[in-house]
Amino acid sequence: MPKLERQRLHDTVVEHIRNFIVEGVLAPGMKLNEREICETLGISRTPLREALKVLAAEGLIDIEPNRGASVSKLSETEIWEMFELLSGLEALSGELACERITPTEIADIKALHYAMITCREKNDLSNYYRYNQEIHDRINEAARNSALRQTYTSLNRRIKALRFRSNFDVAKWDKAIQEHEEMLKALDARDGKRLAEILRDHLIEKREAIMKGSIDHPVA
Amino acid sequence: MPKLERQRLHDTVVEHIRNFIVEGVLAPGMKLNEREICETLGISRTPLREALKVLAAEGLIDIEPNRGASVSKLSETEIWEMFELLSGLEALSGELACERITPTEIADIKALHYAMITCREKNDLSNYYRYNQEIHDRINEAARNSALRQTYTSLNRRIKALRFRSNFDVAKWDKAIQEHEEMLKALDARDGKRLAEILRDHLIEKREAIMKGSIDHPVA
DNA sequence: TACATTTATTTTGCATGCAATATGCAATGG
DNA sequence: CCATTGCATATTGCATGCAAAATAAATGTA
Repeated sequence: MPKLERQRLHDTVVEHIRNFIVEGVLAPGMKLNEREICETLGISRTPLREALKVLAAEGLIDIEPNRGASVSKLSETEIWEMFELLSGLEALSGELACERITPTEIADIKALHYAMITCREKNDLSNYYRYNQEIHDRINEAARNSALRQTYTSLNRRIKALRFRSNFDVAKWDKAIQEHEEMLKALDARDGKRLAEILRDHLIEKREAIMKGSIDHPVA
Repeated sequence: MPKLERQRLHDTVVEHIRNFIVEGVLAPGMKLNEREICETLGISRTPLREALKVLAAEGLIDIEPNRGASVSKLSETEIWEMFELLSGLEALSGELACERITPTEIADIKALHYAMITCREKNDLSNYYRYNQEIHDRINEAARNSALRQTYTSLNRRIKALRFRSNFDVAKWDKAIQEHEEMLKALDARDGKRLAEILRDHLIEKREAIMKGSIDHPVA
């Protein structure tokens, strides 16, 4: 029998609001009025408030005592730091993936890679992004580490919620693709150190492309 | 004026229960009865349930629909993976710390190191652990990355909740201390790659010391 | 006795209600 | 005209209540 997973209201609410935040329907800084959301979703405040607590724990919203919740708005420094952590997680993913990925998975990633290149040729930025993210995701999955997977996913959501439109110039785009080619080579050779290095630099460059470098970040 | 921080009930409840779990008062697998806890803490179910949702999001408890919450019980594989992630986070911390740590902070860590060695000489395992953890914590802080700090802290809590009593033999103990000496050298030399390597190996050895290696973990 | 079925009790999930705090607005004074 | 005070409204935080599900207990049957 198709065991129909009875799912709890507050869980579906978490997913619902989380998607709204990650997809940009709810922008950073936006106030979340409990009554308003309750009416929209047709639920009472109890499950909603439980959902808000979860989203706050995930770092997607901020809750101020007696003043309600709002979509997290991060400082440039925090964003900078999140990219730094993300680059570390990707590097770790890559290193582990080289040990554990199957030839089939490598082939799948190559297919995604070529699909991505096609998007570049068509100047289809939107789908390019999707394929790009999918490739990074596959590498993370290939690391075969659920804790790493969860942490990576969670951090990625927080970053995605910021809705960067990276000021892309063609040169950077082509460089990014070149780096992806290098990734595939490293994967094929199962050169973990090399893949880690590429992924790390790749992410840092993405960060630089997004953030104009006008902020002060920690240096020695 | 001393801005008196009004704190919410469910937040204090989160901290309360979290401490109980991390300190081992509530052991993995233990069932959490809502009514029972409410009576103990003298609160109603609403703030308690909000707290439980947060703890579940942190990975410290599991909530089964209509069946209540229990302290998370992890499989050996999950534990193995968590150590792997932790080693990656420590390696990243070390690398960044070498770029950003101040001489004062290095001096503080050295002081902790010597205090730790004294504990070893006195066979004071309990305080040895405290100093040991404190040193790793300081390195993580010196990385100057709040996202990394949060992730590390959260993961460490989940691991601490498992309450390992590592089957310690003297040889391993001395080896661990030797590795700590190497860490200090790398810090002094601000050799990030080297410190990362030591920390990573250090953690993996700790994992091996704790887990008897009798589980199957992913390999190529 | 062992096992299945029914009934009673407990426990969870959600809605509602009330008190405390915060917010918005008008009246008052400088 | 602007700032400040006091009041009305809205919003949050927590307690309580009720229905549905799960667990435990009791009964019946082979």
